[in-house]
Amino acid sequence: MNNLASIESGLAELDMRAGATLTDRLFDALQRAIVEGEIPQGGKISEPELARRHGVSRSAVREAIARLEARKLVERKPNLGARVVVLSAEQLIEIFQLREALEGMAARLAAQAMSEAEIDALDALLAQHGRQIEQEQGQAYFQKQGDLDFHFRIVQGSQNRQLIGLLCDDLYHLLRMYRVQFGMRSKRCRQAFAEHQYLLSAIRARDPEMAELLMRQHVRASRRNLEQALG
Amino acid sequence: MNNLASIESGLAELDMRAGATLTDRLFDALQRAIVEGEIPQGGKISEPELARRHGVSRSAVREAIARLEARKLVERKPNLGARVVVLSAEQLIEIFQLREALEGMAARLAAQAMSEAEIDALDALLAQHGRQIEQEQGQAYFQKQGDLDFHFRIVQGSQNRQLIGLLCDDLYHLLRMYRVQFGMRSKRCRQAFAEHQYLLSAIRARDPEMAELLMRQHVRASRRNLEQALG
DNA sequence: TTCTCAAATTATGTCGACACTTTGGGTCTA
DNA sequence: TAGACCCAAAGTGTCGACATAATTTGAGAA
Repeated sequence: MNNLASIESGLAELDMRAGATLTDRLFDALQRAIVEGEIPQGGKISEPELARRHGVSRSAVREAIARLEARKLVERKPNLGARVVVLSAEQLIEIFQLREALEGMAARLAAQAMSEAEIDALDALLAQHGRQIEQEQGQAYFQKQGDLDFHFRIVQGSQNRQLIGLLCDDLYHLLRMYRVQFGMRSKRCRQAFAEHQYLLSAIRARDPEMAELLMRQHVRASRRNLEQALG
Repeated sequence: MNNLASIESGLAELDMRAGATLTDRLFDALQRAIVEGEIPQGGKISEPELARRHGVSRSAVREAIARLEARKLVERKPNLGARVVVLSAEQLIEIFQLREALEGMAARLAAQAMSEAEIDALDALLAQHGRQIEQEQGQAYFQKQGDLDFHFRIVQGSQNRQLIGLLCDDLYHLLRMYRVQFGMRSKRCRQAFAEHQYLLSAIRARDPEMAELLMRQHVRASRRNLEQALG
């Protein structure tokens, strides 16, 4: 048993999944705090403060911060410490250009590689989204969450581990952070829903070319929407 | 001045650029050692050994290893330590699928964003490659190196920082490692050279659509070549 | 000999301490 | 009052040490 870390109160909030090191749990907690906006954009990530708050040493905090940096959630400068990234409008646009390329490829591969069962599940997910939109109940949050879910599954369906890692481990966290911080509610959610359905049709038809085309147009439309909103 | 680290012999090989922390220099040295194949694929990255060899503490080594992990050059498992990644044939194929998507987008953006001067410089680079191929002197190494140079410049020309970071900071190091380790000499270097020229023409003509198409075909051809050689 | 299991050795995870850098505040001067 | 300078406080970079987990060694039994 470790000296005293495990009975410290600060760690109570952290999940205790087996085999996870202290740094792992710290990383999860910090990533959540950043993505959920508890630490604002540009906010300082202070090693001593976090160490105190969580009742651990600076070493563990430093390592967790290093992982956050690897995921582009914080930026670190020598002797100056780490701060939560600030996404400029330009960078957001650039990220959407990345998404267009990557998710386009993911859709192409998914059209070839997804199982019928996965496609059926995706169909069910879309049906649920449709109901939510009709009732206007889930609104922005659930719609955006649902949007990410949909894209998430397509990427998983590509069965390309590089793609999956890049998008699901890194980019999607950044996107979620951005969405929480900006509280952005898209006006084109009905349109987006329709585009999701077209895309699913192409995947069901096992048409990679069309799937990629539709996904790219879908992401591009989101980007244009964003450009207009941001200016 | 630091206690004694700076007069230790182990650090002599490390560059002393200003503002760089010990970890920075260690990271550079380790990355080079891995990419150049001095540490083989699957090789163990031992913290105590490296600390001894470079005359620094384990803390610095650990942080450098964390960065290597972020760049996908090593894999770390809790309580087991870090090992240089082993690229399976499948993963290599997956990486080329990534490249197809990313560099395709890069070419599209470069066709719009590159300056005339950059295009001229690229032209000069290609002319040089052409001479090297004629003389058959540079052979595999220089040809492959030249190939990466060409792609590198296109990516830079996209002026999309996300793309640049992803490809130039991460993926290209992985690729270089793979090439060094496999010592792979492509038989299609003349063909590749021709494809580079087509691509440059499309960029010069400011035709984004065509630039992306040509880049994707170029990368896809490399991938097919690879699949044949490996599969 | 070969297999098994426990002791010893080594490596990793985490901690606290110290040195150097940056920051913030206060003082002195023009 | 504004600005330069210095000093104290806080933060980061690096170190060595200890606790725990993994690995190796070697002794004994089948």
